Amino acid sequence: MGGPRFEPVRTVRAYERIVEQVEEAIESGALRPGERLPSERDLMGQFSVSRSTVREALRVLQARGLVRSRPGDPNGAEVQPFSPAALHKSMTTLARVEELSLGELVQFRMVLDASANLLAARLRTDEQLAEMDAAIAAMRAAVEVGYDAFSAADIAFHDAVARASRNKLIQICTDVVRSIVLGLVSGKIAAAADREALMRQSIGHHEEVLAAVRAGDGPLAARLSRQTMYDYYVGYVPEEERPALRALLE
Amino acid sequence: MGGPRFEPVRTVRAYERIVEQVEEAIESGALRPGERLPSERDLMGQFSVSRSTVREALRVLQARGLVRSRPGDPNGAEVQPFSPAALHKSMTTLARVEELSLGELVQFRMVLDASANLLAARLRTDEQLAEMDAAIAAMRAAVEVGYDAFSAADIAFHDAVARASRNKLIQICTDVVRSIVLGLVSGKIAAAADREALMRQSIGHHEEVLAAVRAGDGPLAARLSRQTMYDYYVGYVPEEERPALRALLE
DNA sequence: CGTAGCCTACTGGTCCGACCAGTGCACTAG
DNA sequence: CTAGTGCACTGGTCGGACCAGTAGGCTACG
Repeated sequence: MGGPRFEPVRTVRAYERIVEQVEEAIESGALRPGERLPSERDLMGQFSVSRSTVREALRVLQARGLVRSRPGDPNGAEVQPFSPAALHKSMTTLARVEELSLGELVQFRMVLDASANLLAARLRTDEQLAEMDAAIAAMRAAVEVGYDAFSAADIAFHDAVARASRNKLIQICTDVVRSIVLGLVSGKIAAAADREALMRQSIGHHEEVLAAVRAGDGPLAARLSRQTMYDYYVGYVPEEERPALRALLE
Repeated sequence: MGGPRFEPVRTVRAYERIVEQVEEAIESGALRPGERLPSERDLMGQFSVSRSTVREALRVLQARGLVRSRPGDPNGAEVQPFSPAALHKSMTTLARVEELSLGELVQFRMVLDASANLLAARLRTDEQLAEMDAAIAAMRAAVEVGYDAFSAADIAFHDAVARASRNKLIQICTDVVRSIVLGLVSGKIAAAADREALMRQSIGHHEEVLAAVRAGDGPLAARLSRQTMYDYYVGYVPEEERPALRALLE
C-alpha cells in the first residue's frame, strides 16, 4: 500500500492490433464500404508482420462482418456495408446455447413489434402507409399461392412498420429475432392443417392494426399488434410459457 | 428452361468447415463450457489440415466468443460460457457505422425497460423485490459518494427488474444497450453541475416505479419507467430527437 | 480495325517447418 | 515433505512455398 499502483500488463497479440486499426478505420469512416484493403502481401509489409498474422486478423474482421475476401480477386479484401449478419449470428448462438425458448423469443417480438406500431402511428408517412396497404394486399393474394408467399408479405408488412418507427435498432432487432422465430416454427406452420384459416385470421388482424396506425392511435395499434402476434404463434408455444405472453396483452 | 436446375456450387473454405463442426459441438452441448479443445497440433491431425488452417478457425471461434486460447496453457482452447460480448461488439459496431443516435438508443432502452417492468410487476418474486429495495437504498447512499457508485446501484436496480421479467433476451439486450448509452453519456453526467439534483430526482422516480411493481400494476410501472428514463437522459438528447422519445410517453 | 482467346501477374487459400516465450507438472535435491 | 528445477508441451509468430482462381493486357486471327 502507498507505493505506485501498477497495472497488470496485458499482452496484446499482434493480430489484435491489426484488427483494432482496421476496425477503427472502418468505424471512423476512413474506409468506406466498397473500398478495398491492400492485399495480404502488402499488409504484411505495412504492419511488419507475417502473412499468417495478417490472415488471422482478416479472419476476425471477416467474422465481424466488416470485410470480405474472395480468392483470385486482384484487389484486396472489400470493406462491407454493415449488415446485421454478425448480430444475427451471435443472437442465434445465444438462442441455442442459452436455450432461449420460443416463448421468450415471441415475447420479445411482441414487445418490439408493439413499440414499432406505437411509434409508426405517430411518425408514419403516407408513403409508408401505402407500403403497408400493399403488403396486406399481397398477403391476401398469397393465401391461394402458399405459405411462403404469405410469410414474405407478412414480413414486408412488419418491415414497413419497423421502418416507419424511424428507429434503426428496432428495425434490425425485429429482423433478427423474427428470422430466428421463423426458423423455429415456419415448418410447423407450413404443415398445419388449418393454415389457411390462420392466414385469413392473421390478415384480418393486420388490417385492424393498420387502421389504428392510419388513425394515429398508437396505444391501440400496439395492443392489437401484440394480440395479433400472440394469436399467430400461441399454438406453437408450450402451455407453461403462455401466461408470460398473456402478461403483455392487457 | 426445363432442364435440371443446377445450383451454384459454393466453395467452402477448409477453416469454415472446422468452425462449423466445433460450433455445432458447442451449441449442441457435446462440448460444455470449461471443457478443452485438443491442442492445435492435435486438431491439425484430426481435421487433416495444416496448423494455419486450424488457427484461422480458432480465431473465428474466438471472435464469436465461443472459445478462448491462452499461450502456454498445456491444454487446448477452453470452451467459454456464453457471454453477450460478441453481441455487444456487433451492436457497438452497429451503433458506430450506422450512426445510431443517442435518441434511438435511449428510445430502445425505454422500450425494453418498460417491458421489463411490465412483466416484472406480474412475475417478480419477493426476493427480487428485496433486491430492488436494496438497489434503491444503495442509490440513496451513493449520492454522497459519487456518480460512479450511483450509476452502479442504478444498474443493479434495472438488472433486478430485467431478471424479474424472466426473459433472457430482454435482460441481455438491456445490458448491451445500456452499456453503449452509458459509454456515450456517463462522462457528461459525471461532469454535470446539477448531477446531485438529478440523482435525487432519479431516486424518487425509481421509488415510484418500484411501488407500482410491488403493487402488481404493470402498465403503471411501465409508464413510470419510461418517464424516469426520459427525464434522466432527455438533457443529453438533441432537441430534434426528443419528440420521438415523447411519443412513447402517453 | 475489332474481337476472341490466350498469358501473365497478381490474388487468396493452404501447407510446411521452424523458433520463441510462456505454462504446468513431474521429478529431484535439500 | 517441501522447495526448486527442468522438461515437455502449449499457443504466437515467422518465412517460404505451392496451388487454384481471377482480371486485364496482349496477341493473333477474322
